[in-house]
Amino acid sequence: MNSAAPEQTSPEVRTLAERVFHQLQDAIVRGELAPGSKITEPGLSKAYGISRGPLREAMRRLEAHRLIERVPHVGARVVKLSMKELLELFDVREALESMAARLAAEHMTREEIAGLREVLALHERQSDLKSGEAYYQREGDLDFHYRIVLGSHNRMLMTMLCDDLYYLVRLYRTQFSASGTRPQRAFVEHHRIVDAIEAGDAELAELLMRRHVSASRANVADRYAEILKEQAEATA
Amino acid sequence: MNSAAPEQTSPEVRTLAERVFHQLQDAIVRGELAPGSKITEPGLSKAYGISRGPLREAMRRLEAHRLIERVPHVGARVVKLSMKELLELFDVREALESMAARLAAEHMTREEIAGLREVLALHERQSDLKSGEAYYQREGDLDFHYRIVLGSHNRMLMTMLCDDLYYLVRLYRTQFSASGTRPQRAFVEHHRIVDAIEAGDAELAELLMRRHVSASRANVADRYAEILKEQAEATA
DNA sequence: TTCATGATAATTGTCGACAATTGGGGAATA
DNA sequence: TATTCCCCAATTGTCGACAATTATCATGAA
Repeated sequence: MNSAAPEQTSPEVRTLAERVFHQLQDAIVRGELAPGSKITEPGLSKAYGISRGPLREAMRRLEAHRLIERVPHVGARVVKLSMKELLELFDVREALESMAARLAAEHMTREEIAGLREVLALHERQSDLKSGEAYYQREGDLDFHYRIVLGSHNRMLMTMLCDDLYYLVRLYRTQFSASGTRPQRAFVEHHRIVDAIEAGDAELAELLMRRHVSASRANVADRYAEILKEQAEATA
Repeated sequence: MNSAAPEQTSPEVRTLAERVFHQLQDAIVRGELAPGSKITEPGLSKAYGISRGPLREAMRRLEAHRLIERVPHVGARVVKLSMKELLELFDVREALESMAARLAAEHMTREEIAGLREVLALHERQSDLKSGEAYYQREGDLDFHYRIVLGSHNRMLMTMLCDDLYYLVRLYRTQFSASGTRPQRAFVEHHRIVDAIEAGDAELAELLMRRHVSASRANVADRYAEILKEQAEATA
């Protein structure tokens, strides 16, 4: 262990299957692989320059993470979230993230809380500069939630939210080109949640996070209703 | 489609990888593969009479379901739940199942509620016969929770709880040879939850389910504390 | 035109073999 | 005796080829 440690290969990338899994995960979430589009093994195999063995293992992982859907002997497609499934996702988030906030209020360290406050301040500054809804802010929103989940110190929660659900959230944002993240109001809510966590008020933190996610869900539902109405009017 | 339908191959068993996945899942949950034991690909390959290709795909799925843990280039082990992880599991269950109860109160049909009542009655009868904690009852407890999750009509919740977490719950029950399921009290709680669901009282159903899971968690934690104490006394 | 039907091409499922990495055991040395 | 190093066996990772299933499309009949 006296070497200069030049090749800090991060874990999870020591094998072809792992690498292509992350590459595909990224490509799907970023919308490079269109939702609902069929993906064939020979196609991806050539595109990524690997054989079908590791590729199939990566696809099995993607299937378990709900990013692709497979039918035996038929093939695989990139998942395409319906509005119904999106609202289901919000219900699950509400349940898990409110629990995460509660646990965070009980277990977060001073350093973690300080880091959380920094994230908040950073987003506010960026929001000033870019005047409103921006790419950074949307990713930043996930950053905020991400940190609270880590603060729960519950490993199972972490993997469920950070490894699974948050990728679906990002997929939804690209798929629906989610615009309205109700910036200013969300900021206020974020601050209140951090206040509750810092005060160690678990119940309040849980309640506020629950409302926060619920409001976000309602916002999405409203926008969707608007779109439906506009389309109906355009047709008529 | 005029045949007598003799080969009703259920979905999910149309391929070797699927079949061995379910077989391994069962073997792990039933304790036939000891927690923490190492599983090698050549070994399983011969045991199940298949090549390593499908086997590795099955193992990747098991890994995603948290039933085995893999280290690149080293191997895989059957997961071994620590008490810390078990309590984490209860926190996640509390969050998800209380949400499920709430949604069930909003969405369950009359038929589903009737079926739920039947399950309850059946368990009570079996409990009378076998006088207390029995294997049937423990599986039945999962049946009850299972039905409520289905009643939520939230597909994402269903897969998370029924396809993932409940297998971990069963694994824990075999691993810790979980004895105390506080029969009579749990029955009362189950009845109250069903009452709330039937009344369409979403908030109450949620609250009761939350308490129910929380009490179960406390029960496990208490028993564990007892065991630790006994061991300490035996050593001294 | 429409529908059934069958051949064909493409894709998925499975297998065995080879390459790469790891862990352990034994020999050599201090 | 303890320790270090090296070699070897075993396991995991990867690949290409073959078998099985499915989808497509052309053909022909109603």
